[in-house]
Amino acid sequence: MTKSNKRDEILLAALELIAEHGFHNAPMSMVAERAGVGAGTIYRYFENKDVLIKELYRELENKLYLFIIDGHADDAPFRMRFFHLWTALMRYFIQFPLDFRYLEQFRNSPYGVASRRDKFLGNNIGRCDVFRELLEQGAAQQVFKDVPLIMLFSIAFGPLLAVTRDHIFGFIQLDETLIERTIEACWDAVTR
Amino acid sequence: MTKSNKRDEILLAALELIAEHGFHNAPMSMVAERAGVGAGTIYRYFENKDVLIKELYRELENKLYLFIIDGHADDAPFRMRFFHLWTALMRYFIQFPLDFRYLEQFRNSPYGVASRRDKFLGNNIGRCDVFRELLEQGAAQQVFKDVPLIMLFSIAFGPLLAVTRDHIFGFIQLDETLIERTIEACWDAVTR
Amino acid sequence: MTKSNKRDEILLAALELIAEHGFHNAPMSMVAERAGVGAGTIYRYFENKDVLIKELYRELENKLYLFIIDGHADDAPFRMRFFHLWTALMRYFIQFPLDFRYLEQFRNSPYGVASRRDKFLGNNIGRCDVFRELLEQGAAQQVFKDVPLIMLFSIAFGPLLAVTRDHIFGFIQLDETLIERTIEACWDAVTR
Amino acid sequence: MTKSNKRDEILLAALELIAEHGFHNAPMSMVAERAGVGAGTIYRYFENKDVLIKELYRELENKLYLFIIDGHADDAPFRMRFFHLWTALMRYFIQFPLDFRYLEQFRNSPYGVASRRDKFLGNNIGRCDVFRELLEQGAAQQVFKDVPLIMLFSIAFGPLLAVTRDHIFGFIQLDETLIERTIEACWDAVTR
DNA sequence: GATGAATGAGCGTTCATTCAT
DNA sequence: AATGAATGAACGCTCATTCAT
Repeated sequence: MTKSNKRDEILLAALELIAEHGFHNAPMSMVAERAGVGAGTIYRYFENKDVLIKELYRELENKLYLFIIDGHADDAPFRMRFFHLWTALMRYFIQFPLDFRYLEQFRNSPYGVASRRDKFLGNNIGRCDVFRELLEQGAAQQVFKDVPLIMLFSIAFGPLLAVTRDHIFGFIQLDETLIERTIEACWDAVTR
Repeated sequence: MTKSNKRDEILLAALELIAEHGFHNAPMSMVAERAGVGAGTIYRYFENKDVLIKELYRELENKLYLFIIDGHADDAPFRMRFFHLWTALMRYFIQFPLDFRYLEQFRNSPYGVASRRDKFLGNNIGRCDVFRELLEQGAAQQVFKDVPLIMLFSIAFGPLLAVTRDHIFGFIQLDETLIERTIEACWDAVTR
Repeated sequence: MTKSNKRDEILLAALELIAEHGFHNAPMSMVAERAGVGAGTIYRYFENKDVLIKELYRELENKLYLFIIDGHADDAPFRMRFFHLWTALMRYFIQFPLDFRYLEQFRNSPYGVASRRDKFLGNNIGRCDVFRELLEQGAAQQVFKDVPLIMLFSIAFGPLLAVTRDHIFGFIQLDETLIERTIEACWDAVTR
Repeated sequence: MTKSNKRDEILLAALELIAEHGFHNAPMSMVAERAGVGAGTIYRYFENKDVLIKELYRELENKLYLFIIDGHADDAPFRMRFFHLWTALMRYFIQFPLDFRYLEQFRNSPYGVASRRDKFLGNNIGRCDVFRELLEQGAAQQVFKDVPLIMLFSIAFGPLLAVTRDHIFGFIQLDETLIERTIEACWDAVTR
């Protein structure tokens, strides 16, 4: 197993266990066991559990970002770009439910709050600047409601995240139509 | 201290500590201390920590419910009833931020998922039937989007919860206008 | 077992194990086992291992102090007082070899150095003011060598501690005569 | 780097780290890093940490010995030889405080006691036979107090070591005069 | 009923040592 | 010969829970 492989195994094990059981019910020993490494090995790659958790967050955020901007056409009409982006995000979460559960758990924890406070920006999705740019553009063109940018984020993503959550936890079964309805709801929510 | 008093003190202490520090950073001993009772006493009222957590959730849900239905006029026009109810909910969360943080934390934990699965119903807010009735009515009258009821919940509450969260964590400062805009967003999101 | 009993059992167990094996080879679990208490119980009485170690030092210092001043005649001739005090100290160490080993180990560790630095005084034996007073008196009367007070301590106790050490570790077997010779050596060392 | 060079680098690194932080706060990995070698390399030169520690002790003892006998005139008058030797020792420690701290730490640990027991001799300073010879000579000539040889060691070195310790830990600042006073104290302590 | 001292399993983390390269 | 990534036993410590008083 190469060095990079081991790091990735640890991150994957942490993702699975934390997504399922939560930060505090995913002991490092269990992460090590699932990753197929010794308990001490984790600490060669991550200074401590907190660092592992934050690093994993960054990796997932980045993975999501790369996924989203792939195939994103900058020159499409505004409304269409909104629909494309939001749909891509929702599909991503549906395709990678562990990522969704991890990211949401992170955002709902002291880590996430501190992280947002650190960045001092206030977007929901972290460094996904495509979303920010689009929302800023919509605000500038007065297509969106007259509220602070950060509120636009919450309003525009609120329905999407809530519905995705229901799907991933098995309370509903999304199909193409329902996904479209959800994105429409997001659009309707932000637009004037 | 009467029996009921003690129980309430414990629940209040648990609310404060868990809302602020999270389930896993609120030891039972600390709850006992803040409640002004012995550590063992908690176990006379609650079988274990899990039960305490779930019971507290039920109590808060109920408190919220009583607050919401108070002053709820069943005979107002539909759209107005929606606005009244949603505004009442948002005001409640703003007035009782600890409740919000606790409830959200619960919903985002294995407890919350299990709880929803147990109830086998699928509304976001638990036993608050006023919300359910209103959403069902809107669905029946085809005022709302054509999606399953449970999705209506997520779409209709998504923006409210996300914005309230931003307010309570200090990322935005809500005023009357912004509250109104948020409720409008919820309405726009659910309606066709 | 009363509360005080348990605390004392822990201190005794720590004394025995640390005196024999050193700070770092006396795990808290072993201290607990020898004290006949659970591992967690120690932490009801001492915040952490460091605190236990320092507290034990203070207790032993105090025990030694009480032993020394008992029977100490303030009005005896100077030279006799010196011999009485030094002999008392040496007898104490011979009678309580664990105390000696613990105290010496403490003094030779970062704890001890920090402790001396904190106190900012510079006597070897801590709060045993009888020793300090006597040395100050001897210095004032120019009976002792013309060196800083702190050096008087080292010179006056050096032979005693070194010889006692040899005895306790079994390299020599002290008797009345040898004890007397040792104290004479201390006296000869400090006096002009 | 030649074989011998590597060994020396390891010993030097161990000396520095252990003198400053103590045996148990000087991990092998840190020794390796400071020595500029791989962690595993240490084990080609020393079977394990204990062996490294003991070997380092022997090397320092030897270094000290070579320093001391250099310039030692066998034919000087007895008292002068004593003063020369003791002064040389004290100057050595002042010049090489790391050596002093290491040697003292070793002597105050289970290693040191075991070491003395192994050798079955009982001098304080190890294989430094000049000291032993001088003390034996002084005893034979009845210049020194009538106590076992091993006690002569403790009495004759006690003040020196204690004062040197104070100097190295910064509690006093030695100058030529104070060094002389200290050696006088040693002489006064051992002589009848 | 109420207490809070006591428990000990289980946590995050360290580090002496090994061994494949 | 030299490496340093990997190991896992062992550490200090926490805290949900129990039970004698």
